Amino acid sequence: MSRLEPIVEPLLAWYEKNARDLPWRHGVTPYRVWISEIMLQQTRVEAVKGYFERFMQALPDVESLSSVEEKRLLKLWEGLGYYSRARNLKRAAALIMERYGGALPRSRDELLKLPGIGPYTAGAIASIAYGLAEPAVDGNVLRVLTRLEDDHSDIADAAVKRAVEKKLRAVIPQGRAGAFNSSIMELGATICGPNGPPECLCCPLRSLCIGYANGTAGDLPVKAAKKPRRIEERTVFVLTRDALLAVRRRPARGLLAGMWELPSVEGRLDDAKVIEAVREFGLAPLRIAPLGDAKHIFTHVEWHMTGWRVTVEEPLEKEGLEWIDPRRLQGDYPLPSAFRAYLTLWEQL
DNA sequence: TATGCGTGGCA
DNA sequence: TTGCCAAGCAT
Repeated sequence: MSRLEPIVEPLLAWYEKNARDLPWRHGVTPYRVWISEIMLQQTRVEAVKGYFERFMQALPDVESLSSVEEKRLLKLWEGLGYYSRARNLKRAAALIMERYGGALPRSRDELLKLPGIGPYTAGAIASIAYGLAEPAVDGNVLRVLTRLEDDHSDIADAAVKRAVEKKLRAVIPQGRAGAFNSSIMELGATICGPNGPPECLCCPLRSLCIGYANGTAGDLPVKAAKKPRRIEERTVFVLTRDALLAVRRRPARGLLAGMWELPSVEGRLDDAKVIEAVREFGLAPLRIAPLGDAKHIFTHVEWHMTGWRVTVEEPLEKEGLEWIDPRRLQGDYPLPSAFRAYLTLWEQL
């Protein structure tokens, strides 16, 4: 029925020999699989490794995750990006405690009900942790299969992904679902990668690959062009009084939600406007000095920042700012890397 | 269905 | 330097 049947045994044999030694492949438990899969969403393996080990030390089980203070959780996630993943983990952990007695549910459908778990992650947990014959189609799998079949469909089209899930579901080997799903992703992460030409001469599927035969593999998959980022001007303040630095928490929704930040306002302000803006924070500026420009690129927006160091008097009573010893930044405050340029400047002062 | 959501590595 | 993009999900 399916043309994919022939890939199963070669992939399993290749994976057996060539699987990378990754932290989450040791002592496999549903919890470890879950955490690693969330961390790996849109994130490179090399970036995840250190975070995973530290996270497991700090929050070794569903219960500890369900009750962790959000600030501590975000600190553990600091630098990984897509911070809603961390908040969704905690929400899901609380649901798992309430509804499932602290054990992750064992079916794709139940997993899909948990925040942060979509079709890919549900399939990955179901197959890798529980051995269920469920597909787990991510970017690697789409790349491998479009090359294998010389398929020039736009993989941004959801129908393409559904079709791949259907084809795979038909050939997932009973009892080896986890290894099979992992093997396709592993091939896509190593031999059949996204950057530069695939290393087809090492590929266990070469003799089956139409993209290789037709010389098109390196041009696949086809992806629609992304729309350009918008540019946002921001003015960032390094506000100090005595030896203290002002930070504040970002809103609970939107970009960098719930993270801490250096106070900042929209637009590029000159020195007069800087003084005005600082007064609106309820502060009386004593000295101001420009800190230069910095740029930070997000997926969908680009911050062009201008920094100012402003020394102020004792603040009037005003909500919103926290005055902290900057030495505590490192240990206690989850700060996105967008502000790194100005924090580095601070350290040098 | 399209868009918002981070970061760092690499060509 | 710039652009691309990596084991996606929520809305």
